Amino acid sequence: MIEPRKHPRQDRSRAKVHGILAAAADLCSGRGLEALTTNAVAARAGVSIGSLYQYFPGKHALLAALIRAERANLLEAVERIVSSDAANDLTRLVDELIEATVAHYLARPALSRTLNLARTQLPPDPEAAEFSARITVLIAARLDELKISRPETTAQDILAILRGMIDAATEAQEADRGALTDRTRRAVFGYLHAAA
Amino acid sequence: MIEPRKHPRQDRSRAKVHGILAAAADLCSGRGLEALTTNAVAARAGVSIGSLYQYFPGKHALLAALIRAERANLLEAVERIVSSDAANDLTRLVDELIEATVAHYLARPALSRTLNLARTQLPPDPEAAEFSARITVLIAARLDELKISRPETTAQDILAILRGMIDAATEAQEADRGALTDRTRRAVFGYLHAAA
DNA sequence: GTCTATACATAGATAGAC
DNA sequence: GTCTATCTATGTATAGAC
Repeated sequence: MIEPRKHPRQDRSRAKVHGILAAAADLCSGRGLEALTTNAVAARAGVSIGSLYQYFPGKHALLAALIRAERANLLEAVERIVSSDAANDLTRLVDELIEATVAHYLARPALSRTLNLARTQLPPDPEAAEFSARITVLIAARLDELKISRPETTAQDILAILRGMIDAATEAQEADRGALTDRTRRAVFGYLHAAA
Repeated sequence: MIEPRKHPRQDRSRAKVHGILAAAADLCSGRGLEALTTNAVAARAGVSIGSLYQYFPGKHALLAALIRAERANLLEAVERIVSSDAANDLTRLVDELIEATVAHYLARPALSRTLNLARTQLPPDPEAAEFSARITVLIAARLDELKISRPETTAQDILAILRGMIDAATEAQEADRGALTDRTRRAVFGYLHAAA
């Protein structure tokens, strides 16, 4: 009898795309944007260059996909936080956001940095921008409920402060994650409590 | 009689180097790192590719020079501030630092961002690192005199917060410089006044 | 769908005339 | 010192066999 496989084509396809993106991420993370060549990605992913072009129309598409994945990742974390009951208390909300953001950027610091900066050199990607906007809006909505004034701007500033401090820590090869978290807390809460 | 020129060779040389760097800065600023090719720089500077290689051994040397110039620039501004009598008062000191930093990064936002990216992808440049360290040390020394605890870390954090917020503003194409300065003041002073 | 082979373009770098 | 011409390497992308 005929073997009843589950979506063999889609699964193989997905796995391949995933492998290609993983290879691209590794290369970016390791030696930066210059290492991200279509040949290198294909080789590392163990697929031929021809196959790669079947899934991604070029190097830029690869980068765009990485950026979208990164944004989607952070968005998911933020969604979890604002949906939890931690969101009802300003201190807890912000603490969780800090924790998640630090964890996010420190998971693959070199990759995050490269993608962040690459974003500015690429043609703007509406989908990635949409993710960013949603992150801000989700946070802003909660801040608004908590009677924080100018919630949208405040949300953006919190994220900007976090990214700046984490980036600097990464660049300085700072190892102590706890210390970093403490200082980011001080900065963000200081900002929130300062007279507007 | 013989025309008594002042260092004709050096002057011409300096002018040429300057022209090359200006061209490189323009290209970086305009279309990012990918536009920074030796051929393009030479063409825009109006010199031949051979001449360019006489002054810079390659593309990386060009980038390194740009980065050093950028750092030296900020260092100079900070030196002026910490040497002035503004440095005797915390509020004035920090205000001037914020003003200078915002002006610095907003002078050529795209260039600053691109160089920032390049710095992480290039082999570390000791001279550029030295400039960065001196900026921090200068500020830290003043903070120490003003009885701020952990002056070195504090100086680094202030700079990190500023860069993060200015970067975000640039990315969001925020036009209102006054509003940005206000928010950075709030963030930095909030951080300084928050319990450590 | 996947691979191999290859065309095409461009970048980095150098040689050698002037 | 400066330029022109050019070599070499490499990256992007495609064509065509399987």
